[in-house]
Amino acid sequence: MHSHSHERARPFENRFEIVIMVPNKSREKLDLGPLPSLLGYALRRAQLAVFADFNAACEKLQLRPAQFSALLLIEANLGCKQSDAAEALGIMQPNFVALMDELERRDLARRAPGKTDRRAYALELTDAGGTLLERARTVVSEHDARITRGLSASETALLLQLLARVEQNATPQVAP
Amino acid sequence: MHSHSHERARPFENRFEIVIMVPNKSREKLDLGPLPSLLGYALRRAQLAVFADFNAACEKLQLRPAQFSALLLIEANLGCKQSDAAEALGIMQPNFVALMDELERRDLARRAPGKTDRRAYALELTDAGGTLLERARTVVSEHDARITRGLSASETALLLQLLARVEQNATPQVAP
DNA sequence: TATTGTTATACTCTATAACTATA
DNA sequence: TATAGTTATAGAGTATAACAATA
Repeated sequence: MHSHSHERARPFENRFEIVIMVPNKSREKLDLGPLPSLLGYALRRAQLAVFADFNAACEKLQLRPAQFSALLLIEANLGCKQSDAAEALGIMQPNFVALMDELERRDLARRAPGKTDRRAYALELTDAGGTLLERARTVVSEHDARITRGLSASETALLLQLLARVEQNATPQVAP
Repeated sequence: MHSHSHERARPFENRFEIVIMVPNKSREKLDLGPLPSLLGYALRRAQLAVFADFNAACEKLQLRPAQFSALLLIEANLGCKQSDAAEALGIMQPNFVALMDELERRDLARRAPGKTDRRAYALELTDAGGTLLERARTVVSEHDARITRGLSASETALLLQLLARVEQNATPQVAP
């Protein structure tokens, strides 16, 4: 408090003052009403923010969430069919075609001919795909640590468990 | 058990047996690897399932999540500006225009002229909008109860709190 | 007859640039 | 010069129908 007025009294010293003018948006903060207590709303907000962080982190690698998860899935299930991979990721088959086209175009994954069924492909990672996935793993781990910072290990585990239960609750069950 | 074989012995009674043939997809269950432990992945899965349940529940009312939240927000902030409403909901202004167009076309909300600023609108609910919102509140409450069933009140509260913290972690902070 | 992968297509959500009319 | 609202547009993500090749 005293130092400030003292410094102001020596105007010709070699100092800089950087002022960032944030344009005053003058936005009224609105009352969100019951929205924050609606789970679907909170889920949506969190998911959008988390994907934005993921995309920013993986911009260098040019990997979107679906592409990253596809590479992970192929690595964990070498030789699997396209339809099984799409099903596991919750992606419709026609949409997964375009995803695989792109991964193949970038030489990250490969559609090898099926061993027994000539209709089906056996999905594989290329060497470049394995290398990129290794780099992505690091970046995504950092991303995951960033979005869960301040949460204890047990809180994070509980969050994952609660999300799984909510997903289960919201998923229509088919008769066995 | 006995009754069944007994009934089979009387083939000409006026009974029906309805058999639903579920096509055996013969899908291999793939190994999801580290995906289930990634928060972003769990968030996305849960959010998709929850929105699907919301949309199924609100199909009768023809209300999508963004429309419902907009009606709620307008009701809680009668006379608010369009830009403030969009900002509060995390919707880009140009996209909120189309949303309001649709609500106005269905006579659920209204763009009244601004009191002091002739550039701005004052958003209001119509009577029909208030009535529909009241019905939607019931449907969405049931939806919310459905997706959180099996969770205790404290678990649900904790889930909301953890989601808010994750959203905050993932949101880039601007310097004040 | 059913499954695998594919094409074509459509609809929603999201994002950006550029315009107008007011301030 | 900046803000409120708008238009136009583009890009993802998601969904379905219909087809060819194979089982």
